[in-house]
Amino acid sequence: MVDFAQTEPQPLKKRRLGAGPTRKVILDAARTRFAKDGFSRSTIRGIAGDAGVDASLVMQYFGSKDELFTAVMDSSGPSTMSRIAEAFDGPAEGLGERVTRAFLEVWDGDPHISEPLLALLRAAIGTQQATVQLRELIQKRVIDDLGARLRDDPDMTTRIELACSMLVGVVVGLRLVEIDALVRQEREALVAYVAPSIQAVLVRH
Amino acid sequence: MVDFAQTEPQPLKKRRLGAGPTRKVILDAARTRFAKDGFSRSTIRGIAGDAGVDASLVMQYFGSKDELFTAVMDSSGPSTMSRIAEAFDGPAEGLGERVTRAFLEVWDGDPHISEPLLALLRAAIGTQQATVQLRELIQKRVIDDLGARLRDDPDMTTRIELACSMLVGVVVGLRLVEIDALVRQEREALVAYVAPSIQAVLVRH
DNA sequence: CTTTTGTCTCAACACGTGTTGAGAAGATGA
DNA sequence: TCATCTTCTCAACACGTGTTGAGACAAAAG
Repeated sequence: MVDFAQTEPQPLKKRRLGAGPTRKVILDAARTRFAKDGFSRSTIRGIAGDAGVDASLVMQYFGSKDELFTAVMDSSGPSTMSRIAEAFDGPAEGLGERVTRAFLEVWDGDPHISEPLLALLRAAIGTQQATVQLRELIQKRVIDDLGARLRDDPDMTTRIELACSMLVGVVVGLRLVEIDALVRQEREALVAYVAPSIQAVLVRH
Repeated sequence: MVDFAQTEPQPLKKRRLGAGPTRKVILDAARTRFAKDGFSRSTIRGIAGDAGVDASLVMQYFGSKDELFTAVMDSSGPSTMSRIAEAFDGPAEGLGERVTRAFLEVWDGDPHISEPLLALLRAAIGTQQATVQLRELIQKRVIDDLGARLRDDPDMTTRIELACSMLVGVVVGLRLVEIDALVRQEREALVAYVAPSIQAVLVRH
């Protein structure tokens, strides 16, 4: 009965499949669905339907709905947010413009990058459960990346968090609420509008 | 069988109770719950439990979960948002400060006013379903109240919507994500931080 | 006392959800 | 051909949801 010859090294709890292209199809469908409907409103059956497969197959590829969500999150490299942090580098003049442009490029650019962030934003705001996750994402990847430069400067920390909050507000109006006057604008026009404002909150007058 | 003498003027579909204090207790519980968990995560049973009554009683007082939600919304007078619109009146100097202070007073003040707005914000951002409701709330009650003053000025409209978006972002960080550095601040300190930024986006340089 | 009316609870239904286990279809290797 | 492995579907379970109807309980009215 028991086979000692062929030692199975890791009898993992769940068989993790992923050879064929189906895994990526499901992941793409999940990313779009999560970004559009948020976490709780998205259903496994709906995602599976979009991907053209059965719901249980999604469960076999990823173990649960939560793991599918984190898989979508991990599919966007962890380096995307650090690009924002880098924008804080450099001279004080043009700081607001660099940060604003970096923010809009990340949150309004390639769907593979922006959609997971929108999904996380929806989930975080919608339920106060993923709030911790969003807080960690923003604080650890943005603030901590900046930690070396503003060590023990609570005033600057507050200013940076305010700037990020305000830019998230712009993203909410642009991508989630889809306010006409904002959607109509070109990105550089938005930068021109917003950059002086971010500059004002970032640098002491 | 048919009684013509005692004319019942309105045989409403559902008996609308509301004499005792229970209706208000349920309404308060619903307001808090909606603000904390959003619409979809809030359950009738949970609200009823907080109010100390049975779930079906909630259904008898209000006809459905949606009607309960709109009842909570209506419980905050429609005049709360117009207070923000009024802040746009007056001279250009100090405009950012007035608007910022009005915004924070409404969204961070009396829970009877702020909690329904937070609930609506959660619902709108969480699901893109109540997005229309939020868009109408902001656009009709803020923009349209300002319509007389900025008739045919798309540039100013864009600036106002951006200012509102950024201030909503601050509210999100302050009340929903609850970022430490923001929660710790006094309201006037926040106004001092944010007001120059709002001023910058509202008035042409 | 009996009846009615208002207030409230109990038990249940119908539905959608995440999740699971059994098994079919097809390719691969012995 | 037989066995095996991967990929995928079908049917079902367990649970929580909004919602409903019947009835308990008390107070007021007749």
